[in-house]
Amino acid sequence: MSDSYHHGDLANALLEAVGEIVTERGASGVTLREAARRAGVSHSAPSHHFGDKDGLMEAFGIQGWEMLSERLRTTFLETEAQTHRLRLEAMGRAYLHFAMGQPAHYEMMMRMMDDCEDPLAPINQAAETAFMPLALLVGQIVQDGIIPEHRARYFASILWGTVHGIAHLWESDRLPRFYEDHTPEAFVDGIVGTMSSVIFPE
Amino acid sequence: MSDSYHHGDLANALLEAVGEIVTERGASGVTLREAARRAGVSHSAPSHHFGDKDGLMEAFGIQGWEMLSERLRTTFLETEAQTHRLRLEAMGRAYLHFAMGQPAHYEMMMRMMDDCEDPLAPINQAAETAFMPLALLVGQIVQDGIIPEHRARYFASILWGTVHGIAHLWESDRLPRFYEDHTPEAFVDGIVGTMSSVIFPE
DNA sequence: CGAAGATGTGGACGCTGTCAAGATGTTTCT
DNA sequence: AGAAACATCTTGACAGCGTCCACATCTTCG
Repeated sequence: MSDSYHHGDLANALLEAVGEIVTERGASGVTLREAARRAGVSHSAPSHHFGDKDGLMEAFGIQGWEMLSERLRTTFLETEAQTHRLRLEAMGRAYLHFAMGQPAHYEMMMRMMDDCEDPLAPINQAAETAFMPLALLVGQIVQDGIIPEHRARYFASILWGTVHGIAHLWESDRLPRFYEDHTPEAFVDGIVGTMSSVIFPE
Repeated sequence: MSDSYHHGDLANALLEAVGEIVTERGASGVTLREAARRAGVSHSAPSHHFGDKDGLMEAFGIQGWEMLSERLRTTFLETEAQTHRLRLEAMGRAYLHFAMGQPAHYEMMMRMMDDCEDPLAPINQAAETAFMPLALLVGQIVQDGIIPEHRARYFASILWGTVHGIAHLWESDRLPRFYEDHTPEAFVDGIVGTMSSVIFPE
């Protein structure tokens, strides 16, 4: 493969460039032309891989959802033998650790959720898939009788909303100033532990 | 006042235009020039009132935070004689009803939180002020002994994160499809009731 | 070999945010 | 009242952006 004219792996190079830009300037600083420059390619090359700018940003967001999806799935499977309480805690930690450890991806995931209204769009399908293990676990917790059945749907929404909201507040710098004495891990443990102790009273 | 050359109330007209645009095209569709067009004014008139585009969007976001702030403050004062449980429920409803009833403002509030990293920026100050009543209420609930003191900070973060996360998921169209049999009010009641019953077990 | 397709280039277009210079009202000070 | 300072709005210019188009280059496959 001659590396003069054809890049060879432009799609991935562009996604990496997007990651860099989001880290440096935030999701609103992403530019098709800048991503192309960083990949060493002309300004209109990306169109052959991602269509338009939204396509590129959506692809980066989908990549993030797939990473999170994989982590949640793994956590779900690895904790199969544990109590529902420990399992839920492990899922919460996995979600928050991902959001805090991959801020560029997480920011774009949120941004694309905001901008893309169609529930059937790939990005939203990916988001929904990621939450399947959580939904399963909630079903099991409801069967334990800890949550009454008529509240199951609300309870699932609340759990999703809580980890999502905490991650979003953290990532948009609303929470860190209140936890300067914490490592990120200690913060996550405190949040997850408190959630768990409220849901499963002793 | 002659209405030919000078507008008279351009600042408000621009904020209203931003609201329209957000409703029609989302926060990412806002354009300084389009807002100026809708206000019937030249493309660079807005700079005298809001500096640049971020200034205009931030002003719209701040306006939203002040509206929410006022609602939460009012709710907090009006429920002074009630139990902490009823008071917390009322605050949750007020927050969610605002987010769902003023989606344009809420979307911009979130967008600006994402984009503006400086915790001392006016938009973030306004956001923090809005949550003062909630923080106060959490302090009182902790005094009741329902939540142990060493978890107070986490508990406050969780409450904030939960209403914020639920509102964000709803507004970005993630939740409505699961609640098509609900009016928005019924959805809010279900969420708030479930949160409350988890926090205050009978 | 040659056609078809995938991938990358370069230039054009209209739109955008920002800036500078000037025009037009309004307020304030003398 | 008059002038000076100020606030507000216009016009024109500029570079950067996303998108489209025609074309160049490389790969694949009949």
